[in-house]
Amino acid sequence: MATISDVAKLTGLSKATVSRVINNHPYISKEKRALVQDAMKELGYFPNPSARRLRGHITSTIGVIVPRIVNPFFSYLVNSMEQVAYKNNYQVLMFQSDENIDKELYFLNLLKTRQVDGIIMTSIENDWDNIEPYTQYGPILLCNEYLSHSNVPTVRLDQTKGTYIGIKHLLDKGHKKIGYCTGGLFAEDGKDKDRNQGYQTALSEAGISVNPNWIFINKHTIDDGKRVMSQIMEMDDKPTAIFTGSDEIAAGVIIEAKDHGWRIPEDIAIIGFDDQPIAEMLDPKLTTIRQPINQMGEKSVEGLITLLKDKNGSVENIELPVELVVRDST
Amino acid sequence: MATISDVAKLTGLSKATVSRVINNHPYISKEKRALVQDAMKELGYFPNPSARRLRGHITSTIGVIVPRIVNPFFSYLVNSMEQVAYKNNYQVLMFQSDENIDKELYFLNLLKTRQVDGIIMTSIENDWDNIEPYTQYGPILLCNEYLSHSNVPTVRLDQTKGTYIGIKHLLDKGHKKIGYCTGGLFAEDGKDKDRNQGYQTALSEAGISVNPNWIFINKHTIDDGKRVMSQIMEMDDKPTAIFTGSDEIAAGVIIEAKDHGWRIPEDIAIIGFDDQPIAEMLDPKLTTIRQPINQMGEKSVEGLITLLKDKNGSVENIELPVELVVRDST
DNA sequence: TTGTATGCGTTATCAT
DNA sequence: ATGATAACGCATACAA
Repeated sequence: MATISDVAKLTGLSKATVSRVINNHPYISKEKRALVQDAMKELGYFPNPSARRLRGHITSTIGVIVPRIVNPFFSYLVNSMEQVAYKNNYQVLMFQSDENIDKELYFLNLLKTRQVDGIIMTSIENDWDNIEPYTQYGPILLCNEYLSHSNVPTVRLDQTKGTYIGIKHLLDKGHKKIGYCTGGLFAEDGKDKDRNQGYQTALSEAGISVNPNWIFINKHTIDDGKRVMSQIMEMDDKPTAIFTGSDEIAAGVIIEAKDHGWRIPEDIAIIGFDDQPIAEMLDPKLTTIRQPINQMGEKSVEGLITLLKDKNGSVENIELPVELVVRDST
Repeated sequence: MATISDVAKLTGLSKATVSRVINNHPYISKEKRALVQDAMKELGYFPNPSARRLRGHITSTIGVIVPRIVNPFFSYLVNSMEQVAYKNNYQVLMFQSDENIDKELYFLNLLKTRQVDGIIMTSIENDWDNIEPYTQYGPILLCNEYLSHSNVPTVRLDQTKGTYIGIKHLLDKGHKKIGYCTGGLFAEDGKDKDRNQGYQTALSEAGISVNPNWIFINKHTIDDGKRVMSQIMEMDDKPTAIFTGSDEIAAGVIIEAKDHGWRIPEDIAIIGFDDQPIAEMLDPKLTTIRQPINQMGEKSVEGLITLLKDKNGSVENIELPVELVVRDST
């Protein structure tokens, strides 16, 4: 492997000069610069990132933590981040936490050892108190997730409004018995609290009170959706519509409903969240809340790079708008 | 950041001894070992991977190149690789080439500079002649892709058989006019050549000759599928069944067909490839060829680790079986 | 404008 | 069983 010494030897210059060329320092004669560049090409020279990291603090690598890459929401998110990063000459180191606190901590340590310059977290498993100490080693930006009681830079979606307009849409369609799935616990201050609030606000504005039987907690997957629908079918007092937490849950609900001969939206109206590609593939096509995933990825990376470049700068929190996409399931 | 020196200082031992503890060397007294381990914990010490990489050749990082992470086939593949790697104390550095030869080369350079110990390529953009030189820096394993004229270790699926059993299934159902989508060009020795061969063999065994009008090349996405169906609908002599190259293309075909009132499988039978989650979400549920993605990811990582551990060892090529999953679209 | 020398954190070699 | 030291490849402070 060609090193900086090889280039120095070949050109007859010192390692320092070669290094200066690599790093675009001023005060280098044009001839030597050209000389070095030719030599680098000839030798197929490529700077060794490990040495650079060890020496300076430059890595131009961004770490991204996702809970699960097979979740399309996150694979699209990572994809958009990667595109923007690449354009800015940054690399993305993707890591899936598997919703495991140890894996998450393991990855945060890469910040400590400067394998990554900064980290974008799209989910949070550990308590913030355990994560906060890592911010001294580099910026951490929250994307999609957020914490009300901390002041980390955050890029997120207006989840409250997303849910609100979804429920509003169902109300406008005449529904009064509206079920609701959440990925969390329907607690005041827990996961998905914003969405919960949107649900509650919309209902209370319509003068409808929440029926606890129609609240389904901890739902995420297609199978969860199927189970939800099974439960609904066994109820005496059934909801006429259901707001699911994701297109995947909605897919499960639809599949199960159709398997039992229910008509959608006549027997039950269904609304998703995300507007993933499957939303259009389902039959009936899924009414859902579109999240600007690409934009969120872009803003996150741009924000982190800003933080990286201006060590003392700050990035204002960004809240992206969501949108109702009406199709045939409502 | 705590370094090995800090640990040495705190314990009153030398850096060398600390290093030995870290690397599980023999000949260390139990007491000192315990002493060091306590100190490491106390200081929150974590070895610096850059320094290790620079010094030795140990990184325990595997690089994986995928064309596009948003393609579920690849996100599931990467996921299974990551799981196995983590169990073996390896990290996965995922990179998407975007089917761009420069990005691919860029990533291969990480092998040269030892950022990764070895690389698993799930797609190949450059000519092998341009990739081959990198094998001197570390093992490269091909997963899913393969090259007939090279001897890189390869883990792949029996694509020929996959296509063969799919076509055979359609023939058994009485179809004689069977369309076919390929991701490549239907060339003798190009991309997807194995699948093409499976298609041709099955047809010729049934005494049916290939109708070039029913061959659709370069198809990958849902939209491609929609276009394929549009074309079919305009034909005078229409196929009664179509073998698509992926569940996504199949989804596009189904959507377009239903949008125009065609019944499936009565008006046209459709068969996918992959058995992705969407296969079961489509209506009608999709008959498809199941690929053992998880197994492929596992075998790849295990194979690469074997290569990594035994520098001179070799890994035999692995060909995994595929399976026909009959649902309602045929 | 260019060169010399030092250290980043680690591990292998050679002593002890 | 443990310690001192050199070297990995690079970037910077200091000298020239």
